[in-house]
Amino acid sequence: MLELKHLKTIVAITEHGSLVLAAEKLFLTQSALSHQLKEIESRLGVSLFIRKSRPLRLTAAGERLLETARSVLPLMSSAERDMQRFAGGEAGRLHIAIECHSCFDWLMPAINQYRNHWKDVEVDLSTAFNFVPLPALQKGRLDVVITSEPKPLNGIHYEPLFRFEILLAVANSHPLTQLERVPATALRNETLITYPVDQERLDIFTQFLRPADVEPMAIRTAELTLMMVQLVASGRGVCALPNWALAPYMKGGHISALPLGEAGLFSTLYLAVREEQLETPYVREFINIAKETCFQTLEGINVVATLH
Amino acid sequence: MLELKHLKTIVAITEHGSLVLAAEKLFLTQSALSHQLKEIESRLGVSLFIRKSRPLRLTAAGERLLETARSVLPLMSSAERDMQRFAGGEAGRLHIAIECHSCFDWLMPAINQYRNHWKDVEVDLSTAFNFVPLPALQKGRLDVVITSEPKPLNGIHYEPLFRFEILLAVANSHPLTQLERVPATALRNETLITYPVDQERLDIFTQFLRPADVEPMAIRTAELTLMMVQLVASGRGVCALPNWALAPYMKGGHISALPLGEAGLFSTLYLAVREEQLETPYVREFINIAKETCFQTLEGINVVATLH
DNA sequence: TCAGCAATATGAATATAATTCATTCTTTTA
DNA sequence: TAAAAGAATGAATTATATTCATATTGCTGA
Repeated sequence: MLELKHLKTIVAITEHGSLVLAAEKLFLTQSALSHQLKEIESRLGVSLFIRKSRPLRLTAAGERLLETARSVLPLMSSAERDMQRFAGGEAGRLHIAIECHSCFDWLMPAINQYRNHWKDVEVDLSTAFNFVPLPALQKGRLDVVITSEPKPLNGIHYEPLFRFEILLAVANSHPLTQLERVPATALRNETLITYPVDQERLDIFTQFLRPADVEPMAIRTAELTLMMVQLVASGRGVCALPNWALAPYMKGGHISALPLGEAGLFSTLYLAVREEQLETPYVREFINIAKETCFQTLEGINVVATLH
Repeated sequence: MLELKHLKTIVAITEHGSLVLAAEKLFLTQSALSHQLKEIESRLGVSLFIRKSRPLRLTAAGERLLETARSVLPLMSSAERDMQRFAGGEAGRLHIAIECHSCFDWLMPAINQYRNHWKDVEVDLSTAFNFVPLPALQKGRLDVVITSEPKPLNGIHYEPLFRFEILLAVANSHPLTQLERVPATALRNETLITYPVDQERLDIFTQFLRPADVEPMAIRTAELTLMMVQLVASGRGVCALPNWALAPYMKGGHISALPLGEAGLFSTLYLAVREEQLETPYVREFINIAKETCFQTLEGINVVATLH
């Protein structure tokens, strides 16, 4: 009904005092404004300007609309400016999910650093594991997924971050410490502690135990790396964790970390984004900061991390 | 560029979750909304909804626009409601001017009473006499003029209020009190006190002195009726005022009021409005209240006022 | 008060934009 | 995985806005 165009017209006319000048400013003809004015005046059933006088003056109704224009138009300009920022990739949304549970350790510093430089990007780290991250990424519910399983999916780009080894953490007093490397079969007599997620998502099962057709004696879960380590230290089980996640706890001297199998169990961590977002500045920049920061963090705790 | 229509579309889609439902609410087809959305998205260079998911969800840019819509649309509705009030004659503007200087006395009570019932009408009583009221009324700079000279003008309607007599106020001790009626020639020896306005606007000149080709000995001016009366009482001149304006001061006993000429000097007061506004409720009502109130006020001071 | 000027109004023609129709493509769900 | 519901698309249509040419009106100064 009443449109912003009309408010702009009203402002232009009152500011310049005539249709001729206002039309010029709006890049229209005087006739266009006259028709437009007549149109809204008849639609609203009120007259907005006193025509019999020059310069044109507002009626009471016109004043009321001018007031509205003066509060509404700035809001719209501001919104349009923000649209330009979104369009230019200066602002946006970054909903991140991690499949790799212990990635917290290096991801949080990365996110904090990123936030400092991209205040207009709304960052959200979802730890909720009640949905499958990669399809959600495909459909736009997520924007970044950290995963170690780069399943080829339409429109998804995987950016390799680093390669790491998964080690078995055992108590110092544990008999397995006698071995150089731990074979799969050795876990038949152990309680395995894992994150409370589906076994499909744990390399220790998919890459190590299942190929050898081994089931651990028992499985129990813990939410945090710290809790796992404490359980291991007190001899209530063993757990498989990335070398860099274990490193800080090695110093305490209560646990040992052993390679798994003859070849060792290696994995690569990937950062997945939608291809269409790959060139968007604020996404591009997050990838860069994530890479930098994870290396810094990992080096800081003296773990050799090899880029894939 | 970005229009209110678009904001309404965005709100409708987010509220109903689909183009089909939103289109229904907006009395459009799904196709129309799809085209519209595509249009603004491409113009802004951002996408506003995540299309791959149903129900449709907003992107960060979309959220920003929704927020704008939620603050802007209510402002617009409110403005449109007010337009309806203006259109229905419930709200408006009443710029009043008085040519008859002493009309203050009964006009102020009228205005006060009117304001109580018509809060949405902006009443303004202009006493500035630096412009000619009737042409200003014609051109819409004024809405009501109180005058005793109903000059026939295009588009102006005169509503008669009441007829009154103009009397000459003199000090009780003044020799003229000996006369029943004052002839024009008697003023040749008097100082005439008037309001500080053009003589053209004073009936004492136009209707009484000039026809008799008489000039008073001297003329001095005073702003207020009270001041005039005080000057008269102290014997420093005489003045011509409406009977009802003089009445309150008669009680003090210091001045007398004498009829002018054989026939007396009578005048009728009119309320002038533009014809086009004659049926507008808030104007109509002002005329009614003005009539009522002036009679009440005049009766209250025991002056015989005759409707024309 | 009137001529002359500058501004606004108007009607018809034109250009632009919005909407629909008919259809295809996509996503969700059973 | 097929069926159903929703969204996208292109062409045709309709509605709307704008211009052009011109008439009308209001203003200014002699």
